[in-house]
Amino acid sequence: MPTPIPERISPRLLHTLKALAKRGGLKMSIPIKSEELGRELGISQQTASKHILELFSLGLLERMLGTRNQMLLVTQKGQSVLWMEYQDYKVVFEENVKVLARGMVIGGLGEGRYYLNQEGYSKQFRKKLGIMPYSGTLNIRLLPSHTGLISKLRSSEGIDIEGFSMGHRTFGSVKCFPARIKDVECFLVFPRRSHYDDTLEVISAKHLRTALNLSDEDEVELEIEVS
Amino acid sequence: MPTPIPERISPRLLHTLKALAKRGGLKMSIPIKSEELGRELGISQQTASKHILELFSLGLLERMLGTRNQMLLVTQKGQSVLWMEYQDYKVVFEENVKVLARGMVIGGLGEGRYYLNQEGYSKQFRKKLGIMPYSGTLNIRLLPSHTGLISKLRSSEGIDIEGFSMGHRTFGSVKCFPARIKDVECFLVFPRRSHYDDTLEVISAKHLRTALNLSDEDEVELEIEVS
DNA sequence: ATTACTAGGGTTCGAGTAG
DNA sequence: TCTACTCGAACCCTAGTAA
Repeated sequence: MPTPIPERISPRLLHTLKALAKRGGLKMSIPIKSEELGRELGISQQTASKHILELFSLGLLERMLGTRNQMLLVTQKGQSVLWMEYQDYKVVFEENVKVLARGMVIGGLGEGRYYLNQEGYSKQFRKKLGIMPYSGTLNIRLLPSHTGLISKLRSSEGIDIEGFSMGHRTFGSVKCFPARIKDVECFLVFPRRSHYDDTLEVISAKHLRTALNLSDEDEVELEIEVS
Repeated sequence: MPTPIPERISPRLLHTLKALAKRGGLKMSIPIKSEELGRELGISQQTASKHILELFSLGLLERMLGTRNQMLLVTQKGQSVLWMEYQDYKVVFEENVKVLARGMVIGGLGEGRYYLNQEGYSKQFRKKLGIMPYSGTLNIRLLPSHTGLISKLRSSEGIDIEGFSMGHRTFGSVKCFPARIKDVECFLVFPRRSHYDDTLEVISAKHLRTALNLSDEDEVELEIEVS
Protein backbone atom coordinates (compact mmCIF):
# COMPACT_ATOMS: atom_id res chain seq x y z
CA MET A 1 0.00 0.00 0.00
CA PRO A 2 2.05 2.88 -1.30
CA THR A 3 1.18 6.37 -0.19
CA PRO A 4 3.99 8.88 -0.52
CA ILE A 5 2.97 11.86 -2.68
CA PRO A 6 -0.49 11.52 -4.14
CA GLU A 7 -0.80 13.90 -7.07
CA ARG A 8 -3.59 13.95 -9.57
CA ILE A 9 -2.74 13.56 -13.22
CA SER A 10 -4.83 14.07 -16.31
CA PRO A 11 -7.41 11.37 -17.00
CA ARG A 12 -5.89 10.44 -20.32
CA LEU A 13 -2.44 9.86 -18.83
CA LEU A 14 -3.97 7.93 -15.99
CA HIS A 15 -5.69 5.74 -18.51
CA THR A 16 -2.40 4.95 -20.21
CA LEU A 17 -0.65 4.36 -16.91
CA LYS A 18 -3.36 1.95 -15.88
CA ALA A 19 -2.97 -0.04 -19.08
CA LEU A 20 0.72 -0.44 -18.34
CA ALA A 21 0.00 -1.49 -14.77
CA LYS A 22 -2.53 -4.00 -16.03
CA ARG A 23 0.18 -5.63 -18.04
CA GLY A 24 2.15 -6.20 -14.88
CA GLY A 25 4.28 -3.07 -15.02
CA LEU A 26 3.97 -2.57 -11.25
CA LYS A 27 6.08 -5.54 -10.30
CA MET A 28 8.56 -5.83 -13.08
CA SER A 29 9.92 -4.07 -16.08
CA ILE A 30 7.81 -5.08 -19.05
CA PRO A 31 8.64 -4.94 -22.72
CA ILE A 32 6.09 -3.00 -24.71
CA LYS A 33 6.03 -1.40 -28.10
CA SER A 34 4.36 1.97 -28.43
CA GLU A 35 2.35 0.69 -31.35
CA GLU A 36 1.09 -2.23 -29.27
CA LEU A 37 0.15 0.05 -26.38
CA GLY A 38 -1.59 2.38 -28.79
CA ARG A 39 -3.66 -0.43 -30.21
CA GLU A 40 -4.72 -1.53 -26.75
CA LEU A 41 -5.80 1.99 -25.89
CA GLY A 42 -7.35 2.79 -29.22
CA ILE A 43 -4.88 5.58 -29.96
CA SER A 44 -2.05 5.95 -32.43
CA GLN A 45 1.52 4.80 -31.98
CA GLN A 46 2.66 8.42 -31.90
CA THR A 47 0.27 9.37 -29.14
CA ALA A 48 1.12 6.30 -27.10
CA SER A 49 4.77 7.19 -27.43
CA LYS A 50 4.08 10.72 -26.30
CA HIS A 51 2.10 9.50 -23.32
CA ILE A 52 4.99 7.30 -22.29
CA LEU A 53 7.34 10.25 -22.48
CA GLU A 54 4.99 12.42 -20.45
CA LEU A 55 4.55 9.77 -17.80
CA PHE A 56 8.29 9.39 -17.70
CA SER A 57 8.94 13.07 -17.26
CA LEU A 58 6.38 13.15 -14.47
CA GLY A 59 8.36 10.46 -12.70
CA LEU A 60 5.59 7.90 -12.92
CA LEU A 61 7.42 5.55 -15.21
CA GLU A 62 10.91 4.14 -15.33
CA ARG A 63 12.23 3.43 -18.74
CA MET A 64 14.99 1.52 -20.44
CA LEU A 65 15.24 1.95 -24.15
CA GLY A 66 16.83 -1.06 -25.80
CA THR A 67 17.49 -1.80 -29.42
CA ARG A 68 14.57 -4.14 -29.89
CA ASN A 69 11.98 -2.43 -27.68
CA GLN A 70 11.61 -0.41 -24.53
CA MET A 71 11.19 -1.79 -21.02
CA LEU A 72 8.77 0.07 -18.76
CA LEU A 73 8.25 -0.05 -15.03
CA VAL A 74 5.70 1.93 -13.03
CA THR A 75 7.50 3.83 -10.27
CA GLN A 76 6.44 4.09 -6.65
CA LYS A 77 4.97 7.47 -7.43
CA GLY A 78 3.06 6.00 -10.33
CA GLN A 79 1.75 3.24 -8.12
CA SER A 80 0.43 5.68 -5.57
CA VAL A 81 -1.42 7.60 -8.26
CA LEU A 82 -3.08 4.39 -9.39
CA TRP A 83 -3.71 3.34 -5.82
CA MET A 84 -5.63 6.55 -5.13
CA GLU A 85 -7.76 5.91 -8.15
CA TYR A 86 -8.41 2.38 -6.97
CA GLN A 87 -9.52 3.75 -3.61
CA ASP A 88 -11.94 6.05 -5.39
CA TYR A 89 -13.63 3.09 -7.03
CA LYS A 90 -13.69 1.26 -3.73
CA VAL A 91 -15.58 4.15 -2.22
CA VAL A 92 -18.07 3.91 -5.06
CA PHE A 93 -18.68 0.19 -4.93
CA GLU A 94 -17.82 -1.09 -1.45
CA GLU A 95 -19.74 -0.61 1.76
CA ASN A 96 -16.91 -0.56 4.24
CA VAL A 97 -13.83 1.21 3.14
CA LYS A 98 -10.98 3.31 4.43
CA VAL A 99 -10.97 6.65 2.75
CA LEU A 100 -8.23 9.22 2.64
CA ALA A 101 -9.41 12.78 2.99
CA ARG A 102 -6.92 15.53 2.34
CA GLY A 103 -7.36 19.05 3.50
CA MET A 104 -6.01 21.99 5.40
CA VAL A 105 -6.15 22.74 9.08
CA ILE A 106 -8.23 25.82 9.67
CA GLY A 107 -8.86 27.86 12.76
CA GLY A 108 -11.97 27.01 14.68
CA LEU A 109 -14.10 29.67 16.21
CA GLY A 110 -14.43 27.91 19.49
CA GLU A 111 -17.90 26.52 18.73
CA GLY A 112 -16.45 23.04 18.64
CA ARG A 113 -15.34 23.40 22.20
CA TYR A 114 -18.70 24.79 23.20
CA TYR A 115 -20.55 21.85 21.70
CA LEU A 116 -18.26 19.14 22.94
CA ASN A 117 -18.43 20.34 26.47
CA GLN A 118 -22.14 19.71 26.47
CA GLU A 119 -22.83 16.78 28.73
CA GLY A 120 -25.38 15.50 26.23
CA TYR A 121 -22.63 14.86 23.71
CA SER A 122 -19.62 14.04 25.84
CA LYS A 123 -21.40 11.31 27.76
CA GLN A 124 -22.21 9.59 24.49
CA PHE A 125 -18.67 10.04 23.20
CA ARG A 126 -17.32 8.28 26.28
CA LYS A 127 -19.81 5.47 26.02
CA LYS A 128 -20.00 4.88 22.26
CA LEU A 129 -16.54 5.89 21.13
CA GLY A 130 -14.70 4.83 24.23
CA ILE A 131 -12.79 8.06 24.45
CA MET A 132 -12.83 11.11 26.62
CA PRO A 133 -12.34 13.76 23.96
CA TYR A 134 -10.00 16.61 24.51
CA SER A 135 -12.15 19.70 24.66
CA GLY A 136 -12.00 21.28 21.23
CA THR A 137 -12.14 20.07 17.65
CA LEU A 138 -9.71 20.13 14.81
CA ASN A 139 -11.26 21.62 11.70
CA ILE A 140 -10.12 20.45 8.31
CA ARG A 141 -11.12 22.18 5.11
CA LEU A 142 -11.15 19.57 2.36
CA LEU A 143 -9.33 20.16 -0.89
CA PRO A 144 -11.88 20.70 -3.67
CA SER A 145 -10.86 17.41 -5.27
CA HIS A 146 -11.81 15.58 -2.09
CA THR A 147 -15.18 17.12 -1.37
CA GLY A 148 -16.92 14.26 -3.18
CA LEU A 149 -16.49 12.31 0.04
CA ILE A 150 -19.01 14.37 1.84
CA SER A 151 -21.97 12.82 0.06
CA LYS A 152 -20.53 9.42 0.79
CA LEU A 153 -20.32 10.29 4.48
CA ARG A 154 -23.80 11.65 4.37
CA SER A 155 -25.19 8.38 3.04
CA SER A 156 -23.17 6.19 5.42
CA GLU A 157 -24.26 5.06 8.80
CA GLY A 158 -21.45 5.83 11.19
CA ILE A 159 -21.75 5.68 14.95
CA ASP A 160 -24.89 7.40 16.06
CA ILE A 161 -24.73 10.20 18.60
CA GLU A 162 -28.19 11.40 19.52
CA GLY A 163 -29.26 14.97 19.62
CA PHE A 164 -30.79 16.56 22.70
CA SER A 165 -32.17 19.78 24.10
CA MET A 166 -30.72 21.95 26.80
CA GLY A 167 -33.23 24.47 27.98
CA HIS A 168 -34.41 26.28 24.87
CA ARG A 169 -31.31 25.31 22.86
CA THR A 170 -31.36 22.27 20.54
CA PHE A 171 -28.31 20.20 19.74
CA GLY A 172 -28.67 18.13 16.57
CA SER A 173 -27.79 14.48 16.26
CA VAL A 174 -24.44 13.67 14.69
CA LYS A 175 -22.62 10.58 13.52
CA CYS A 176 -19.00 9.62 14.10
CA PHE A 177 -16.49 7.73 12.00
CA PRO A 178 -13.31 6.17 13.38
CA ALA A 179 -10.32 7.89 11.82
CA ARG A 180 -6.67 8.65 12.21
CA ILE A 181 -4.19 11.29 11.29
CA LYS A 182 -0.65 9.92 11.03
CA ASP A 183 -1.36 7.02 13.42
CA VAL A 184 -3.11 9.18 15.98
CA GLU A 185 -6.56 7.75 16.59
CA CYS A 186 -9.44 10.14 16.37
CA PHE A 187 -13.06 10.45 15.26
CA LEU A 188 -14.72 12.41 12.55
CA VAL A 189 -17.86 14.11 13.85
CA PHE A 190 -20.42 14.65 11.13
CA PRO A 191 -23.75 16.40 11.58
CA ARG A 192 -26.73 14.40 10.33
CA ARG A 193 -28.46 17.47 9.09
CA SER A 194 -26.46 20.30 7.63
CA HIS A 195 -26.08 22.25 4.48
CA TYR A 196 -23.23 21.38 2.18
CA ASP A 197 -19.94 22.28 3.81
CA ASP A 198 -16.38 21.36 2.89
CA THR A 199 -15.11 21.35 6.45
CA LEU A 200 -14.69 18.28 8.64
CA GLU A 201 -14.56 18.29 12.44
CA VAL A 202 -12.34 15.85 14.23
CA ILE A 203 -12.16 14.96 17.91
CA SER A 204 -9.64 12.89 19.80
CA ALA A 205 -8.51 11.94 23.28
CA LYS A 206 -5.37 13.95 22.63
CA HIS A 207 -4.98 17.55 21.70
CA LEU A 208 -4.34 16.97 18.03
CA ARG A 209 -2.62 20.25 17.31
CA THR A 210 -0.03 19.46 19.94
CA ALA A 211 0.28 15.74 19.30
CA LEU A 212 0.81 16.25 15.60
CA ASN A 213 2.44 19.64 15.78
CA LEU A 214 -0.15 21.20 13.51
CA SER A 215 -0.79 24.84 12.78
CA ASP A 216 -3.38 26.63 10.70
CA GLU A 217 -2.95 26.10 6.95
CA ASP A 218 -1.01 22.86 7.41
CA GLU A 219 -2.08 20.14 5.03
CA VAL A 220 -3.20 16.89 6.64
CA GLU A 221 -4.42 13.49 5.57
CA LEU A 222 -7.28 12.03 7.51
CA GLU A 223 -7.95 8.33 7.09
CA ILE A 224 -11.62 7.64 7.72
CA GLU A 225 -13.26 4.27 8.21
CA VAL A 226 -16.55 4.68 6.45
CA SER A 227 -19.33 2.19 7.10
CA MET B 1 -27.52 -8.89 -29.71
CA PRO B 2 -29.46 -8.08 -26.53
CA THR B 3 -26.32 -8.27 -24.43
CA PRO B 4 -25.23 -5.81 -21.76
CA ILE B 5 -23.09 -3.38 -23.67
CA PRO B 6 -19.97 -2.45 -21.76
CA GLU B 7 -18.61 0.34 -23.89
CA ARG B 8 -15.48 2.26 -23.24
CA ILE B 9 -15.83 5.98 -22.93
CA SER B 10 -13.22 8.70 -23.06
CA PRO B 11 -11.05 8.99 -19.96
CA ARG B 12 -12.18 12.52 -19.27
CA LEU B 13 -15.86 11.58 -19.26
CA LEU B 14 -15.10 8.56 -17.15
CA HIS B 15 -13.40 10.83 -14.67
CA THR B 16 -16.48 13.01 -14.42
CA LEU B 17 -18.79 10.02 -14.16
CA LYS B 18 -16.67 8.62 -11.35
CA ALA B 19 -16.91 11.88 -9.43
CA LEU B 20 -20.69 11.71 -9.64
CA ALA B 21 -20.69 8.09 -8.52
CA LYS B 22 -18.43 8.99 -5.62
CA ARG B 23 -21.05 11.42 -4.45
CA GLY B 24 -23.53 8.61 -4.24
CA GLY B 25 -25.08 9.01 -7.66
CA LEU B 26 -25.29 5.24 -8.13
CA LYS B 27 -27.97 4.68 -5.55
CA MET B 28 -30.00 7.81 -5.66
CA SER B 29 -30.59 10.94 -7.59
CA ILE B 30 -28.24 13.56 -6.22
CA PRO B 31 -28.48 17.32 -6.46
CA ILE B 32 -25.38 18.85 -7.94
CA LYS B 33 -24.56 22.17 -9.50
CA SER B 34 -22.34 22.18 -12.53
CA GLU B 35 -20.14 24.81 -10.92
CA GLU B 36 -19.71 22.61 -7.85
CA LEU B 37 -18.85 19.58 -9.95
CA GLY B 38 -16.41 21.64 -11.94
CA ARG B 39 -14.65 22.80 -8.81
CA GLU B 40 -14.30 19.24 -7.58
CA LEU B 41 -12.79 18.17 -10.88
CA GLY B 42 -10.65 21.21 -11.37
CA ILE B 43 -12.51 22.28 -14.51
CA SER B 44 -14.84 25.13 -15.33
CA GLN B 45 -18.58 25.23 -14.78
CA GLN B 46 -19.10 25.25 -18.54
CA THR B 47 -17.03 22.17 -19.10
CA ALA B 48 -18.67 20.31 -16.25
CA SER B 49 -22.02 21.19 -17.74
CA LYS B 50 -20.93 19.89 -21.12
CA HIS B 51 -19.66 16.68 -19.59
CA ILE B 52 -23.00 16.13 -17.93
CA LEU B 53 -24.78 16.66 -21.23
CA GLU B 54 -22.45 14.26 -23.00
CA LEU B 55 -22.85 11.60 -20.34
CA PHE B 56 -26.58 12.09 -20.57
CA SER B 57 -26.68 11.70 -24.33
CA LEU B 58 -24.59 8.54 -24.02
CA GLY B 59 -27.24 7.16 -21.69
CA LEU B 60 -24.91 6.97 -18.72
CA LEU B 61 -26.74 9.55 -16.67
CA GLU B 62 -30.35 10.23 -15.85
CA ARG B 63 -31.23 13.79 -15.33
CA MET B 64 -33.96 15.95 -13.88
CA LEU B 65 -33.57 19.63 -14.32
CA GLY B 66 -35.31 21.60 -11.62
CA THR B 67 -35.49 25.30 -11.01
CA ARG B 68 -32.98 25.32 -8.20
CA ASN B 69 -30.55 22.68 -9.45
CA GLN B 70 -30.36 19.48 -11.41
CA MET B 71 -30.69 15.97 -10.00
CA LEU B 72 -28.39 13.34 -11.45
CA LEU B 73 -28.46 9.57 -11.29
CA VAL B 74 -25.99 7.18 -12.85
CA THR B 75 -27.87 4.70 -15.05
CA GLN B 76 -27.33 0.96 -15.18
CA LYS B 77 -25.22 1.44 -18.25
CA GLY B 78 -23.16 4.06 -16.46
CA GLN B 79 -22.66 1.68 -13.56
CA SER B 80 -21.40 -1.06 -15.78
CA VAL B 81 -18.87 1.29 -17.34
CA LEU B 82 -17.59 2.21 -13.89
CA TRP B 83 -17.69 -1.40 -12.78
CA MET B 84 -15.43 -2.42 -15.66
CA GLU B 85 -13.00 0.24 -14.65
CA TYR B 86 -13.10 -0.97 -11.07
CA GLN B 87 -12.32 -4.50 -12.27
CA ASP B 88 -9.32 -3.15 -14.13
CA TYR B 89 -7.91 -1.74 -10.93
CA LYS B 90 -8.64 -4.98 -9.13
CA VAL B 91 -6.59 -6.82 -11.70
CA VAL B 92 -3.77 -4.40 -11.05
CA PHE B 93 -3.77 -4.59 -7.28
CA GLU B 94 -5.38 -7.84 -6.17
CA GLU B 95 -3.98 -11.33 -6.37
CA ASN B 96 -7.16 -13.30 -6.87
CA VAL B 97 -9.70 -11.74 -9.07
CA LYS B 98 -12.36 -12.56 -11.60
CA VAL B 99 -11.56 -10.97 -14.89
CA LEU B 100 -13.81 -10.44 -17.86
CA ALA B 101 -12.15 -11.08 -21.20
CA ARG B 102 -14.03 -10.08 -24.31
CA GLY B 103 -13.24 -11.36 -27.71
CA MET B 104 -14.41 -13.07 -30.82
CA VAL B 105 -14.76 -16.74 -31.57
CA ILE B 106 -12.34 -17.74 -34.29
CA GLY B 107 -11.94 -20.94 -36.20
CA GLY B 108 -9.34 -23.32 -34.87
CA LEU B 109 -7.13 -25.27 -37.20
CA GLY B 110 -7.64 -28.51 -35.38
CA GLU B 111 -4.37 -28.31 -33.45
CA GLY B 112 -6.36 -27.90 -30.26
CA ARG B 113 -7.95 -31.28 -30.86
CA TYR B 114 -4.60 -32.81 -31.68
CA TYR B 115 -3.03 -31.57 -28.47
CA LEU B 116 -5.91 -32.38 -26.19
CA ASN B 117 -6.12 -35.92 -27.37
CA GLN B 118 -2.61 -36.53 -26.15
CA GLU B 119 -2.81 -38.80 -23.13
CA GLY B 120 -0.09 -36.75 -21.44
CA TYR B 121 -2.46 -33.77 -21.25
CA SER B 122 -5.86 -35.38 -20.96
CA LYS B 123 -4.89 -37.51 -17.97
CA GLN B 124 -3.83 -34.38 -16.12
CA PHE B 125 -6.99 -32.52 -17.15
CA ARG B 126 -9.08 -35.29 -15.63
CA LYS B 127 -7.06 -35.39 -12.45
CA LYS B 128 -6.35 -31.71 -11.82
CA LEU B 129 -9.37 -30.03 -13.36
CA GLY B 130 -11.84 -32.78 -12.64
CA ILE B 131 -13.23 -32.74 -16.13
CA MET B 132 -13.06 -34.95 -19.16
CA PRO B 133 -12.69 -32.30 -21.83
CA TYR B 134 -14.61 -32.53 -25.02
CA SER B 135 -12.05 -33.06 -27.74
CA GLY B 136 -11.36 -29.69 -29.29
CA THR B 137 -10.80 -26.17 -28.05
CA LEU B 138 -12.69 -22.94 -28.46
CA ASN B 139 -10.41 -20.17 -29.67
CA ILE B 140 -11.13 -16.61 -28.68
CA ARG B 141 -9.36 -13.66 -30.18
CA LEU B 142 -9.29 -10.88 -27.60
CA LEU B 143 -10.42 -7.38 -28.43
CA PRO B 144 -7.41 -5.05 -28.55
CA SER B 145 -8.65 -3.28 -25.44
CA HIS B 146 -8.53 -6.54 -23.51
CA THR B 147 -5.13 -7.81 -24.51
CA GLY B 148 -3.58 -6.26 -21.42
CA LEU B 149 -4.85 -9.33 -19.58
CA ILE B 150 -2.36 -11.56 -21.22
CA SER B 151 0.56 -10.25 -19.21
CA LYS B 152 -1.51 -10.69 -16.09
CA LEU B 153 -2.20 -14.30 -16.99
CA ARG B 154 1.43 -14.79 -17.77
CA SER B 155 2.48 -13.67 -14.31
CA SER B 156 -0.23 -15.62 -12.49
CA GLU B 157 0.10 -19.15 -11.22
CA GLY B 158 -2.93 -21.05 -12.44
CA ILE B 159 -3.28 -24.81 -12.27
CA ASP B 160 -0.14 -26.46 -13.48
CA ILE B 161 -0.29 -28.99 -16.29
CA GLU B 162 3.11 -30.52 -16.90
CA GLY B 163 4.71 -30.86 -20.27
CA PHE B 164 5.92 -34.20 -21.61
CA SER B 165 7.55 -35.89 -24.55
CA MET B 166 6.06 -38.35 -26.97
CA GLY B 167 8.70 -39.98 -29.05
CA HIS B 168 10.69 -37.15 -30.58
CA ARG B 169 7.86 -34.60 -30.15
CA THR B 170 7.79 -32.27 -27.12
CA PHE B 171 4.60 -30.92 -25.57
CA GLY B 172 5.15 -27.79 -23.47
CA SER B 173 3.77 -27.27 -20.00
CA VAL B 174 0.65 -25.14 -19.73
CA LYS B 175 -1.44 -23.63 -16.96
CA CYS B 176 -5.20 -23.56 -16.61
CA PHE B 177 -7.59 -21.04 -15.12
CA PRO B 178 -11.16 -21.84 -14.11
CA ALA B 179 -13.52 -19.84 -16.27
CA ARG B 180 -17.03 -19.63 -17.60
CA ILE B 181 -18.88 -18.36 -20.59
CA LYS B 182 -22.49 -17.51 -19.80
CA ASP B 183 -22.64 -19.91 -16.83
CA VAL B 184 -21.04 -22.78 -18.72
CA GLU B 185 -18.01 -23.94 -16.76
CA CYS B 186 -14.79 -24.23 -18.66
CA PHE B 187 -11.04 -23.74 -18.38
CA LEU B 188 -8.66 -21.39 -20.04
CA VAL B 189 -5.54 -23.22 -21.21
CA PHE B 190 -2.52 -20.97 -21.31
CA PRO B 191 0.94 -22.00 -22.49
CA ARG B 192 3.71 -21.22 -20.04
CA ARG B 193 6.11 -20.33 -22.78
CA SER B 194 4.86 -18.63 -25.88
CA HIS B 195 5.32 -15.50 -27.87
CA TYR B 196 2.79 -12.75 -27.44
CA ASP B 197 -0.53 -13.80 -28.87
CA ASP B 198 -4.00 -12.30 -28.53
CA THR B 199 -5.82 -15.62 -28.75
CA LEU B 200 -7.10 -17.64 -25.81
CA GLU B 201 -7.85 -21.37 -25.87
CA VAL B 202 -10.72 -22.72 -23.82
CA ILE B 203 -11.65 -26.30 -22.99
CA SER B 204 -14.75 -27.71 -21.39
CA ALA B 205 -16.57 -30.94 -20.67
CA LYS B 206 -19.20 -29.80 -23.14
CA HIS B 207 -18.86 -28.90 -26.74
CA LEU B 208 -18.94 -25.15 -26.24
CA ARG B 209 -19.99 -24.20 -29.73
CA THR B 210 -23.07 -26.35 -29.39
CA ALA B 211 -23.86 -25.59 -25.76
CA LEU B 212 -23.66 -21.86 -26.32
CA ASN B 213 -24.74 -21.83 -29.93
CA LEU B 214 -21.59 -20.08 -31.04
CA SER B 215 -20.27 -19.53 -34.52
CA ASP B 216 -17.12 -17.96 -35.84
CA GLU B 217 -17.01 -14.18 -35.38
CA ASP B 218 -19.47 -14.24 -32.50
CA GLU B 219 -18.47 -12.03 -29.64
CA VAL B 220 -18.15 -13.72 -26.26
CA GLU B 221 -17.33 -12.81 -22.70
CA LEU B 222 -15.09 -15.17 -20.82
CA GLU B 223 -14.97 -14.80 -17.05
CA ILE B 224 -11.61 -16.00 -15.78
CA GLU B 225 -10.63 -16.70 -12.19
CA VAL B 226 -7.08 -15.51 -12.08
CA SER B 227 -4.89 -16.57 -9.19
C1' DA C 1 -29.34 31.70 -9.31
C1' DT C 2 -28.17 28.13 -12.58
C1' DT C 3 -27.64 25.88 -17.08
C1' DA C 4 -25.66 25.96 -21.53
C1' DC C 5 -24.67 28.35 -26.20
C1' DT C 6 -20.98 30.58 -28.98
C1' DA C 7 -16.54 32.04 -30.19
C1' DG C 8 -11.76 31.94 -29.61
C1' DG C 9 -7.59 30.04 -28.00
C1' DG C 10 -5.00 26.25 -26.34
C1' DT C 11 -4.15 21.37 -26.18
C1' DT C 12 -4.01 16.82 -28.04
C1' DC C 13 -4.01 13.97 -31.84
C1' DG C 14 -2.11 11.41 -35.78
C1' DA C 15 0.11 11.14 -40.71
C1' DG C 16 4.40 11.59 -42.56
C1' DT C 17 8.85 10.80 -41.80
C1' DA C 18 13.54 11.32 -39.60
C1' DG C 19 16.68 9.09 -36.52
C1' DT D 1 12.50 -2.52 -36.68
C1' DC D 2 11.18 0.77 -33.47
C1' DT D 3 10.83 5.47 -31.25
C1' DA D 4 9.72 10.14 -31.56
C1' DC D 5 9.86 14.79 -34.09
C1' DT D 6 7.04 18.32 -36.94
C1' DC D 7 2.99 20.36 -38.07
C1' DG D 8 -1.78 20.77 -39.67
C1' DA D 9 -6.25 19.36 -38.10
C1' DA D 10 -9.47 17.90 -34.71
C1' DC D 11 -10.75 18.27 -30.25
C1' DC D 12 -11.54 20.31 -25.76
C1' DC D 13 -11.58 24.00 -22.55
C1' DT D 14 -13.01 28.54 -20.80
C1' DA D 15 -14.83 33.42 -20.89
C1' DG D 16 -18.64 35.94 -22.00
C1' DT D 17 -23.23 35.87 -21.96
C1' DA D 18 -28.02 34.34 -23.28
C1' DA D 19 -31.94 31.94 -21.53
